Amino acid sequence: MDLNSLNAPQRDAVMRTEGPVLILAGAGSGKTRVLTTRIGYLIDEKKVLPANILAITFTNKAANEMRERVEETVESSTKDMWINTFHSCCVKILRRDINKIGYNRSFVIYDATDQATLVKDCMKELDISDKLFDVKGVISQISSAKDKLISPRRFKEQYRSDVRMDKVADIYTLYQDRLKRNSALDFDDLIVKTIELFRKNEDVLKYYRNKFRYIMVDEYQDTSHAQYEFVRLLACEHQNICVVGDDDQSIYGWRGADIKNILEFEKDYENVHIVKLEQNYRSTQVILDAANHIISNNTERKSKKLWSDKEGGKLVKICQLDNEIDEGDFVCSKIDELVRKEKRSLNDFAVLYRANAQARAIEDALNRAMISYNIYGGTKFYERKEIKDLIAYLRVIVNPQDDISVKRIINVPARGIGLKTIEKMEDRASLKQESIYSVLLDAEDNSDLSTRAKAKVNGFIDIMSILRSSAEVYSVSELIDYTMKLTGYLKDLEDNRDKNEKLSNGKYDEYQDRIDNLKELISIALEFENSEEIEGEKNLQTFLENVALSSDADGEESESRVSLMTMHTSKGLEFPVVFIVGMEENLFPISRAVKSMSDTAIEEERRLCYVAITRAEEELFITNVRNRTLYGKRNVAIQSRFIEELPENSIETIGVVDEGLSYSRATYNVLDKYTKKYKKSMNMDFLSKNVKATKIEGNKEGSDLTLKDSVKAGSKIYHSKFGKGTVVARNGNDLTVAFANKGIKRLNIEYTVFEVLSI
DNA sequence: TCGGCACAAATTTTT
DNA sequence: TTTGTGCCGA
Repeated sequence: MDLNSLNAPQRDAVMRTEGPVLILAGAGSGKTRVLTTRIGYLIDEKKVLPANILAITFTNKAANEMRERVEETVESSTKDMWINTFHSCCVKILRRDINKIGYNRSFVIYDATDQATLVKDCMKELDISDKLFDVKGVISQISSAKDKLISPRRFKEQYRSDVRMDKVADIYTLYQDRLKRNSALDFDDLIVKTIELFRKNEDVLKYYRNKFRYIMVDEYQDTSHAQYEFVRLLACEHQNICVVGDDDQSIYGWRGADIKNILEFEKDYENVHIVKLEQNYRSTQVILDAANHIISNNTERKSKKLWSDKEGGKLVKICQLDNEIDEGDFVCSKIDELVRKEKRSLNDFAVLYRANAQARAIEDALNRAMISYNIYGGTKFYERKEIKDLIAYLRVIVNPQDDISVKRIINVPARGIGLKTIEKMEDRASLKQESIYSVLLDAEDNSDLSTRAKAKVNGFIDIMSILRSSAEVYSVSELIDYTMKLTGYLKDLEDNRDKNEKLSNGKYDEYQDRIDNLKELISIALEFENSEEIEGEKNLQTFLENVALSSDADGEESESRVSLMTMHTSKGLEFPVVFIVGMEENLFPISRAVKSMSDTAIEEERRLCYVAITRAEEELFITNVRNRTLYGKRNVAIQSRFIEELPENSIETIGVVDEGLSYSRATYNVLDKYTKKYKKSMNMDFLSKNVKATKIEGNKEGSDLTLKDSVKAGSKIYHSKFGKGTVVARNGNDLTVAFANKGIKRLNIEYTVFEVLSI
């Protein structure tokens, strides 16, 4: 085990294996390395069995990465070691023993959408208008109660005098009841029920306490009270608990993360050994100065100061633009410039913003500039309607008690079972204290239903019965394929697609898109079946569990692209060049935080700013605009206070002097029209550099795109960042182009050329 | 039962 | 501006 490459505090953190340890790990201080080395040290040097180690992270990505890196360090197999997210760890525990607290072991996991549906149902049942009670608000109150381990009963007692909260308490109570009846747990329950299991079953707790002799928790600043309690229950006896976190990077307070957990770790455990990792291996000193300076405006924090041995560095550049369109163009021109002058690859860049809505303007600009990009976030694969529908079928196959899923699919595709029928079945179900599915099963004896309705219901039940028996012999992928076909779901989409085609209304067929997504689901299932990393049996239930607990279905990113994401999403990542856009009051810090007038809210925004800044390794650009159109409304914007909080000697204000902004109005409009109109109708993203498709089908103007390979001296460039021009010479990807009003310019075909013939 | 239309809401989201 | 939701008429 080589510990020499570690710095002194890092080594200390690795070798201090006994007793409670708090590692305050600043951004970029190598905490993952410390954690993985520590695990390796435990196994190789301290001869701790992998089975006695528990490492908890927040994301699957982090968990996978950690396991991979531990595997690189240690000889022995890491199979027996638990490296999990909080949630998957709890699922593993619950699958074994949840029956001890009265739940069905084949429970399903409800995601946020299912949760919302169920809450709405509960409100309806209690005759609580969703006009008076904001559903979102109710959900967050329930969720926050669960995070704090407040049971429905205690919640009710606590708010006895508050009429409004009393209603919420009723919803909470009914909601929990329904979850149980559906054999379902929501994300919060996974933690809460595990704690309940531990508290009510000493032997179970004892078993895990004894098993997990060494516990490590990553991103400790993001733990909720419930997660804190889960860890405490396991660790309080042997006290070999090592938590890693950075209070300055706590940006999920609104999701129940309790910053007190890290600030008060010393009070919760005795003789805590504290290690501060302050040496940053990621960024230049200039960038760190900026970050340190910003964060020093916060009061509630453990003092720490990042430093780097990478002295100096380029100054942080601040640029003010007129509006978000210019802002996007600015970003593009800088990217273009750095790609050309400094031979940067597109992978080197990230554009970070506060709200997803900002992405559009950036995207449009990148499209116009023909720079390929990846957007992170947005609608997730598993949240797409068609995927959720298919998953709902699978869930009902596993667990027919799941009313929410039954209701989702009973009339999808349309089979003539309307709202009235469903309502009747629901009423009957709640009267008989049974699941909807079981009521459907004996529709024949149901006098509420017309003959017609009975027939329809029986049709559905027949399909489901066939599927349920098929599940016993089919693999997951086969079952998905079969479900798509048997239920007519696929045919429904195909019919719609064909109908659309006939109308040829120019719209890209979203139906084909959905069909593709379903095919993607099948290949995910195939991957699952062939994967060696999946824990447990490879049955349908395990598959659903994997689906429920993972958000990122996207895989390979071979091509070099600029990354676009929110600042929240960027946590844990790093990029040589970072753009932080939209640095304006009421956007960042976000208006709610400004209006709330609470320091807590602003401080969290500031931490977010700290996170964003520390993503940058070498260069950082910060932009703000004077006029921002957001949600279709134009607003005059004021520069963010965070800009004023930057240290003067680390920054430099720059004006726009870049040629890249000089699109002619006409070019601009055409490009914009093109990108919007045809992007989707091509079989590939034609703006990405691997342009394969050259013809635009159904193009009313009758124009063609030309393969980049065919561009040579004499070719006409109809659209580029400089407008129209003629190619004078070509040398590989470098073009020399003559422009009517700009003279001779150099363009790189990979990024800047967009040739359109006969427009 | 379904499509169309008016109306409202729109931070951030690891699981 | 975009997206979702609820209500109404065919």
